[in-house]
Amino acid sequence: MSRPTVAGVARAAGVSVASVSRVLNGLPATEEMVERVQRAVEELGYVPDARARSLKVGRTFQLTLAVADVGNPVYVTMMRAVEEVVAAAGYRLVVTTTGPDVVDEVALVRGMARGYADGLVISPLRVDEDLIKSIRECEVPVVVAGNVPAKTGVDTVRANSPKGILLAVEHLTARGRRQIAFVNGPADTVPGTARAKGFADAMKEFNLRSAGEIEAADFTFAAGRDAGKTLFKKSGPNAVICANDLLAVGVMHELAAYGLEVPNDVAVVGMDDSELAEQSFPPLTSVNLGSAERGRRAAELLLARIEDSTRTPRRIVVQPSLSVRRSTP
Amino acid sequence: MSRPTVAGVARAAGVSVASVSRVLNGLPATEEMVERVQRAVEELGYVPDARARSLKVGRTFQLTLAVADVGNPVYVTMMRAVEEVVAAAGYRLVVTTTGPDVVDEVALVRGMARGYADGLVISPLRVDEDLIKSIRECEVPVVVAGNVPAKTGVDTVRANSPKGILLAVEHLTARGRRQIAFVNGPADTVPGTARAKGFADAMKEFNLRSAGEIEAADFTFAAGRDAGKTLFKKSGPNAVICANDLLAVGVMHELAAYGLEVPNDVAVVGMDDSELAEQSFPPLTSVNLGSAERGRRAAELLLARIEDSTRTPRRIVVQPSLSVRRSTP
DNA sequence: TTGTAGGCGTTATCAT
DNA sequence: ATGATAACGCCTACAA
Repeated sequence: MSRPTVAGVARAAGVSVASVSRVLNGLPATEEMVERVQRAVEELGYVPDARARSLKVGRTFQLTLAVADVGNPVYVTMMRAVEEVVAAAGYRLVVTTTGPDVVDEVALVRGMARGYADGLVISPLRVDEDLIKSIRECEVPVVVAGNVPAKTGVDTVRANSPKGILLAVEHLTARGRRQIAFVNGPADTVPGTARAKGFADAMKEFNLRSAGEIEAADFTFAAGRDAGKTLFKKSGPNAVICANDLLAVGVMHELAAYGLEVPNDVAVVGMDDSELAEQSFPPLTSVNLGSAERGRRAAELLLARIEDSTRTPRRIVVQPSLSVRRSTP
Repeated sequence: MSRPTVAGVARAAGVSVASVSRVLNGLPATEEMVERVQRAVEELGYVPDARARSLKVGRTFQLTLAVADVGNPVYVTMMRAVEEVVAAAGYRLVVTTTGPDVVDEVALVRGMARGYADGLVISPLRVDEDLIKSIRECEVPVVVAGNVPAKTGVDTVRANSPKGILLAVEHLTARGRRQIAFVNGPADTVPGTARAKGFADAMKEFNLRSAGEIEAADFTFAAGRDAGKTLFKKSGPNAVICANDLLAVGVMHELAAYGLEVPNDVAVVGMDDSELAEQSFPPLTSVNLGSAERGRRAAELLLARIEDSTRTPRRIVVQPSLSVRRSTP
């Protein structure tokens, strides 16, 4: 009992394959024809083969979102936003994980090049020439939710994290905190470098001296804990800005272990304003870098480019805001 | 500048398409032939079309994992485990979200039926006859990470949540807590019914009277907060078991709002032992329902069935354990 | 309105 | 070892 094909359905219904295809795609046909085909389809349990179909029509109606770490709640926000836009346009969204390394990212873009999906949204942590090259050469449209050089020639939607850090520093100083430390993610990542510079600039703008900077090994909770340990071994800041929410929550745990109270002894600000910021205790003041909007815009750009591959690439920047919660005074 | 195909490569290299295909698939060929083909491939930037390839060979080397809610950290654990097994076997894993409704689940199974992937792991929240039917009729192997009737005839890997709740009750009583309440998810879900029964049985086993039961609207943080509100309006338990970690964290937030301290005033136990349990504050004592192992086993069953579709379906049950943290005394 | 036939890009069979 | 050619399952001119 092999799988039925259009031919099988046609035979069972006593009509031609063309008629079957027409009925299936809602093209005009007689009442009776529709009737017969549908009965046959029902009986055989026929399901069209997506590969063959897309091979013919040139579309899969699938879109892919590639993220570095499914455990990072910022991607949850982004996924939800992308999914919504994409589903409304009649596409199915699939998510794949790349891990933190560029090579995996490159492999993904290369592999996705042909046939798996009609388009791709990637949010790369690290960018190198290889990745840029693979994006340029990709046969299906790619939208980057993040920062790649303009020469890459693709649509991008990125956050303004320096501005976000400025908001955080401003907020902290307004609440009387001036010994501000910064826990960054790896400096060799795109967000890592942007945030390092953003912190330096923001502190200068407010005429403050950094109360310590740590480079965590990853953008993860565990790395945040580690960072917290070294941070409070060497300095005594009364505020910490963290490069994302996971790091911030990790740091808060370490603070508790040191018997320090948030926000009274130390204020903590995260970045991303993910669901975790709301769920953490105390709820985390966090820089909203517009992940939802970035996801939405990225999806829209992708759909637009699928419709018209000749439009000139846009580079959208989403502005941040601050979600003040209980981890700051 | 259209996309190059084998034909284009063949022309550019001055050889036949068959030779190109052979070189690409590592079949025996002359040094020179390999050389010429590879140069042409390089020059044209040729990438094979996955659809056409899989149409011919009958495999996509993609596997799909469908989850109800990407925001639920238990799926993160499961995804990681599945991904690991699947990648080691040379498959690519893609994740799709179904939402909480059966109809979406059914649509997914139906749609996935042909061509998108070589197999499917689903973890359905709600199960009805339609879903069972679509699973039975699915043209590609399906493994259910959860509970469906044996008549469905598929491999399943499920948790033993009643046993898990028993461990929780045992732990709480051992620590002197006997006024135990239960915050469940929706009772019309598979885990919801299992856990409701599990709680009732466990309480009976320990000769305890329930100190309140709430049915949350969802397995989410927000629903946990809502549940917490009504819970402490009507009764004064000194311990709460929650049907998953998100609910537990929501309840803990509400406890704090009421000025109650965890674990001194009220002990809280979650279920799933997800990353959130570790990240929450205080760290959450949680019933480990073996999500990682379930993911691993599910992936293994799927791969095994792809190799041999005739093997008799297995129904694996993973046993729980308790991860004791600071939310219980 | 319906049927016939060609081709989407690939691999596999069969000659050479 | 290499080349021509027939499928894989579907859609869509084009013809009837």
